[in-house]
Amino acid sequence: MPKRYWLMKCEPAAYTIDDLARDARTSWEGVRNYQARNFMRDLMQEGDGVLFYASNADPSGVTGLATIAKAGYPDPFAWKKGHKYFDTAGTRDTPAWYMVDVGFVERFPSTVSLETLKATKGLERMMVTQKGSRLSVQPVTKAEYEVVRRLGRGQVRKT
DNA sequence: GCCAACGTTGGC
DNA sequence: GCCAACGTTGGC
Repeated sequence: MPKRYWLMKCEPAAYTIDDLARDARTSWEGVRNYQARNFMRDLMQEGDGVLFYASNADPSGVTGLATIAKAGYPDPFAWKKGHKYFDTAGTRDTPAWYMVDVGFVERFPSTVSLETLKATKGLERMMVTQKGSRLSVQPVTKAEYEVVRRLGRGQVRKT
């Protein structure tokens, strides 16, 4: 399968790019949306590129780069009764929810804000720049990924 | 903290 | 299978 590119959202209160830099690698459990599940279960492959997006942040935006360190596998928290990620859909034998592992690549010197993304040529069709885009795992094109990477490294003037 | 946009649930 | 009610996301 060819290398794909993704945007993955996380609230800073839960996990940040600095946390990922410290841990080098983390598991991405707890996604409970079928569209996002399908991406993780069916399409994400080790080595895929990830834009790490901080949501509900000040400002919200892409804070760095990551990579898929392990392709989709069943999320065991889904069948842990009492756990905040417990869900009645699926069972241990027929898992409903999947997760991936994510590895650290780089932290941007400063956040590429949503405002900047919206104002940057080439990112007009990016899912995260669309109104009401709530999906926490989104596909991005290679071209979009490269534009955001250059923005993050300060290699292009913002807006 | 507000609230619009969205996904899910459940009555019918 | 429709759709209103509800809960959640996430920008602001």
